[in-house]
Amino acid sequence: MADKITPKEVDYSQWYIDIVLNAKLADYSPVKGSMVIRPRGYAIWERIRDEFDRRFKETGHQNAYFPLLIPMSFLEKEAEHVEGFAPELAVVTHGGGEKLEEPYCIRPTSETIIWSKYKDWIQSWRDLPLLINQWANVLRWEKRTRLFLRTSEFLWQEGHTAHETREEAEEETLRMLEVYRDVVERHLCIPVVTGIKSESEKFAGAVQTYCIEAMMQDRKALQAGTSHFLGQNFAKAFDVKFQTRAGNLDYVWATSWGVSTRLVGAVIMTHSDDKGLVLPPSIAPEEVVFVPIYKNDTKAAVLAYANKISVELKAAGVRVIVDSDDSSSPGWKFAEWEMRGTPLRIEIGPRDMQAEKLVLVRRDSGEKKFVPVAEAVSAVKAALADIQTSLYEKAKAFRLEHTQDVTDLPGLLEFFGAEGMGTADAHGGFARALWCGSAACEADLKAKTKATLRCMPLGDQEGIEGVCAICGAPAKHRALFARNY
RNA sequence: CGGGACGUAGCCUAGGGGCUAAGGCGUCUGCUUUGGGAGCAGAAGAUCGGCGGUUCGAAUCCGCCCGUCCCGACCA
Repeated sequence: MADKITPKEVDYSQWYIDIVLNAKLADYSPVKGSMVIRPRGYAIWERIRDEFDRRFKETGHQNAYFPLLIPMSFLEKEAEHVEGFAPELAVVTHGGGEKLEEPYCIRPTSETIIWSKYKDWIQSWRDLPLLINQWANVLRWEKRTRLFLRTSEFLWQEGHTAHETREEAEEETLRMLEVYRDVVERHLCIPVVTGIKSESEKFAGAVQTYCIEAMMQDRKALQAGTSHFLGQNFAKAFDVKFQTRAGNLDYVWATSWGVSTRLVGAVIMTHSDDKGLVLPPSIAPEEVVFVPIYKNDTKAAVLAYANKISVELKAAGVRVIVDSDDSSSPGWKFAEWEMRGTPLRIEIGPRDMQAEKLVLVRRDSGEKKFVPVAEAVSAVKAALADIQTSLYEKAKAFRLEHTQDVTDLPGLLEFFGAEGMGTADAHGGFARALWCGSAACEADLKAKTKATLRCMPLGDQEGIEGVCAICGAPAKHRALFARNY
């Protein structure tokens, strides 16, 4: 019974699946590639969502909702866009028992339906900027799926903005990238690298794609969010012109940006251990669980005592639950709440009542601490704050430990364990290397090592002197290479 | 979409042509317990993934299909 979770070292994929299922975050659905998000998984998503939503509104965006079904012809208006998404589309051909004149596709993303309306809504520079976000589900027919990380249907947010000038749109792209970085690092405690995607990795239809990339505990990279500068591509495709301040007609400049329920997978993979889920307090459904310990004759007193302290904590703004379920033993509950990822456990029994103390046990470190009841609120708050920062620090240290400068192809092959490719996970992590800018080099490295160019990190492009680590031609960029999800 | 593994109760596993499909965990009832996954007694729970075939007889053999996982291919 004790080994519900396959150890990480034995089988990382299975470990991840075991956590998702045992912590009751999600379940498989009858339809291949789609998943059921269970209440506990959804609660985490709600907390992530609410924080982003608050930030979007702070930066001037409004929520709206565009429909699920999109006429096929819309997708076809932007050549690169349709080419990028065509293989993943689900298409509705029948409705009301009859074949439709024009098939609809289920949105893989909403640029096209949104821009078809922006054409009507934007006439003048006075209508700009137009800053809209939507929370929605999207569908992309995926061949190989993984709970949270890649499912055919997933939940996300997509921001779609229109601006007067190129500069304004570029600023918006970076502003939202920064919102992503800040929320993911501070609330999900996942350190990320911000960077620019290469031509072959960028969004179909974008001029430039910015991203936040994170390192999971198996040292693979996970793209955790993207922000695109769309230039005038969609404005031209949908003929969205506006009258400028100078009185001319010009196409508007656009951005789009999104994060998804994939972030839930990122949280799991970044922090959890062989006992189960580990959650940052800020997104945990409950920050503290009380496990009362009693016998029949002490039950009433212990429960009353635990309830009293839990009320104080709640009043101080801490999310608390008291596990007063009679049918399982304290030992069971300890293991169960550890599996579920609750950041802090408080054990209260007759002996603690007697001593006027509480036992605080941290989920992240397992550290046990006795604190006077009078200091309960401050001690709990301090512990939660410390968990929040140390999860981030620990993940950051891990990433640094597995990030290495590599200067040439033999070095890359060695770092990514090209010899043992296909069996063991013999990949090193993030390789920081110079790159000439050619897609051929990306393809070459991918063929040899399965590693791809994750991004060209922002703020790391100065003083590029030397040659491409793959082909030896003069380098133009500094890039991070890694195997990825 | 190719290669591999698997599919028997909520979960894990046994049974590989022949009586009523077996066990552990969990669940329910009662009692008793509770400081790291307690104990006793009783009970419920299975169209053996689906369809078709071979056979007097199929969980078991054969074919097709579906699903899950792994490895590839593919993939903002």
